[in-house]
Amino acid sequence: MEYNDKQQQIISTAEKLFASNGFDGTSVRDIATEAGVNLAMISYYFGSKEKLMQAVFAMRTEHMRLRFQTLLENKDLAPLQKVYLLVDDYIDKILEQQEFHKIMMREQMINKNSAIALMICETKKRNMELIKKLINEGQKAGQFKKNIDVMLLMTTLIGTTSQLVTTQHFYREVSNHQDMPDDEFQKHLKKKLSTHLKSLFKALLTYEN
Amino acid sequence: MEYNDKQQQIISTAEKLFASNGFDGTSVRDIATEAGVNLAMISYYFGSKEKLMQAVFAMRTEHMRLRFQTLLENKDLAPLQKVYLLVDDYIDKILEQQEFHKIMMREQMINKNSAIALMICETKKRNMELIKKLINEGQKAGQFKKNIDVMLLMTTLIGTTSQLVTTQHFYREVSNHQDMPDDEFQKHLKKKLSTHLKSLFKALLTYEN
DNA sequence: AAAAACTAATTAAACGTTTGTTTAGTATTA
DNA sequence: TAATACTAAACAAACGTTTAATTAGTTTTT
Repeated sequence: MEYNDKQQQIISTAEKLFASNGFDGTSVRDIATEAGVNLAMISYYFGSKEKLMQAVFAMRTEHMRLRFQTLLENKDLAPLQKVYLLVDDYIDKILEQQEFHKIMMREQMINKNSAIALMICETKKRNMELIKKLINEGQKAGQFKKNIDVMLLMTTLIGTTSQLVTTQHFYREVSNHQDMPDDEFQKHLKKKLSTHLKSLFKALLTYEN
Repeated sequence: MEYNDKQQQIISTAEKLFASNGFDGTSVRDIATEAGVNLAMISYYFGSKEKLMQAVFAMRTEHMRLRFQTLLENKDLAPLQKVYLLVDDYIDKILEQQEFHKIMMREQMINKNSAIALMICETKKRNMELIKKLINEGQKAGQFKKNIDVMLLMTTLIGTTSQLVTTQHFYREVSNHQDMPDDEFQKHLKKKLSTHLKSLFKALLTYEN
């Protein structure tokens, strides 16, 4: 689907407002005002508020697939290095689209059986299969230990990242980074999270205990 | 604050509906119908929908404080064992009140500066100070390594638990536990999570790398 | 002990807003 | 001139809250 400037403007405004106020907490009038368009344009272009939400999802998920897959094809890297690449790739993806990620997390909590929830579920399954393959490689190479619960590993990856993203204002306060410009803080966040998750993965994948 | 039977009924119905549909996604009429009380009783008893939400929070947070503190006073346990106790205590607490936890997570995302968000923030800070003390003990005893980022440690604890709780239906499906009765599944979840987080904490606190 | 006065609990109905969506008409563009 | 873009106004439904009236239970007065 291709959108003109005005439609793009509506979509990104909707994304921002849905992220900070929730779907039900955002009125179509809020979106129209903030986007600087007439109220009726939203129904005109998207049909309904619900379909506008779906447009937000469509935009964000369109180029999301197949991002990990190239990792597996690179045979030159050690299994652990591949896992590190995957972790950084995931962190990048989430930090790049924080607003959308918030929406996704909330939708996952609320609508257990909506079309959107099913889509999230499918993406997760696909990603899990990829990670499983990657870990199997490492196990066959004798570099990873046996009995690794991939599901819990993913849960920690997703959970830690989500938690840090949604409570970054808290992190900013506690670590006295309130005066830091936001782009610099984002870099700091990424670096910290990357280091943390990598040492965590290394421990869970390689150490016997 | 003490509540009569009817008020309790309203509060727990509200908790359930807020958890599954969100605050804005739940109407006062929904709550009244589900709780089997007249619509006006909610305003009569609680003043407003917002104050009803606060009542839910008040109920759940009243006896939440000082739960960890006894852990620190027990001098007979090794530092790592104390951390293990803390992890299990946290898991128990979250799994006991999953519905409320969902509400809290969502509120944290949305209302960055509400009274509720501030309360959550304070609780977190207090808990972090306790964990810091606990870790310092272990470091002085030479059993924990230096340079431990307590904030990220907490983020992983909270994040992993939250993520597993909110996507437990997914976990159920992937691990083929759909036919398992719910109380048994909850026990299974608790056990899995406990093992996972403990080995994770052990790695992050003790191994040098 | 009976009657009256008072308090709290409960109800159906209505209040004024806000909601998402539609309509009917006007401007713009190709 | 035909199609598309756009607008102000109106729509009915749903919303949180309030009202006025009724019931039930307790206290006070006679």
